[in-house]
Amino acid sequence: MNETDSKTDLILDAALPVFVRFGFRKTTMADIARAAKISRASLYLCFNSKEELFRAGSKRAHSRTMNDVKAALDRPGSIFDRMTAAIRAFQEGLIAPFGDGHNAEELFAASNELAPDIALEARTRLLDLLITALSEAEKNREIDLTALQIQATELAALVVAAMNGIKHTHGAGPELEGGIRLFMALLKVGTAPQLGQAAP
Amino acid sequence: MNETDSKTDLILDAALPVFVRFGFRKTTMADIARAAKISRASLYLCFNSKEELFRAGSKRAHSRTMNDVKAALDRPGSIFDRMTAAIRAFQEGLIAPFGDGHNAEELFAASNELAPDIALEARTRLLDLLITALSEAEKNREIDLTALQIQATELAALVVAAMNGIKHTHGAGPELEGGIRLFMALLKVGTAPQLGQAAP
DNA sequence: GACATATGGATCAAAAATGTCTAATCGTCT
DNA sequence: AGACGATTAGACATTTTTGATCCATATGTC
Repeated sequence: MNETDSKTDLILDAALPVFVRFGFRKTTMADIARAAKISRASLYLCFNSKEELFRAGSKRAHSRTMNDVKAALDRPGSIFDRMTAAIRAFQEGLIAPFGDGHNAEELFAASNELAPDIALEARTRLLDLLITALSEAEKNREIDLTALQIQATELAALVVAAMNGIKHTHGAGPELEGGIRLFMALLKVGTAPQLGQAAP
Repeated sequence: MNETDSKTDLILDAALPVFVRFGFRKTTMADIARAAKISRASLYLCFNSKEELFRAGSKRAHSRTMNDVKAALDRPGSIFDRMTAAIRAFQEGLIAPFGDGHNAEELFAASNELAPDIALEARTRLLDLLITALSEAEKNREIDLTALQIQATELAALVVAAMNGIKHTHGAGPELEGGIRLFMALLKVGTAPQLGQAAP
């Protein structure tokens, strides 16, 4: 797993900035080979097609990002701070690196078209991680969901949906950060444990 | 000349950032048409080919830059300050806008291949402007070339050559600025009028 | 309606990209 | 030196894209 992985990793490391700069369509295998400083023939020794190469790159980017997301949720801090950090990691890992916004659309479309399973699985994983985090926070009495009459699963789905909506309307930038912070503040108030309720 | 010019100008304005982003080769007429928000067919109503379009863009960029260069030399100030400003205008006008350095090479090569006359004429013009400025400075006794035993024409050629050399070795950036300033300081010392020599 | 201009789409040849293959080269090991 | 696997340059057929032209239609102006 060492040799082949390091080989493909080197290629993918070189390919990412090329895809970012030119987008999937305008990027040629010759471009990637040149960036990786190998021959075009060698490229096809590791990847059978441009699609496969892109899928591998997308998969690795998602994988790395989800590791960051999990790490953010595992760090100490309030549930809201951890969720904010996790969401930020998710956004920055899968969107911010994809450049100036020019090719971001095209790359995003390519990712959803050529590797829909990967993007989908990442969203599912994010949801699961949020559900776990929220459930534990509820168990620890850090938050109280009885007032909202919902469960951790539903709340996590709401968080993800809101995140997508905020991203879609505010775009990617400082406004997005503000939108998320506002939403988290709202959430904090809405899930605040009621004083003197359940102290056994 | 107003309608067609404004039309072609609009197209060239839209085309420039596309060329900058993707380089000449990767830029398609469809890209330019999309950026200019017109149809491909309309593009060919104004320009007979991609080359012709690029040539027109290059010509306009050079023209604008040379206007800036001349303005810099016509402003008040010492001959050294004015030459420094002129050279900076020349560099920034024809190189800096051409992006992150990735496509700069490719665009520069395309310019020299598809419109060598334009780039060449700009260099000739720059030389002429420098010769004129240096000649007048010599006439005004701001500089003295007798010590170096050269004429304004030769000195101007040296300045251009040095500028190219500095750019080539230092690259485009803050180092280039420093190189030019150092060279100018050297020039200032070398051409300083000798005290009490020629006061009629 | 007459007129000029812009557009989408069809079309064709030329250029480029993908993916495959082979012979040659390189580096390493014994 | 010779053997071996990995890497490469380059040729190749195939598919896709692009450049460029043409036309029939729309859009708006006089």
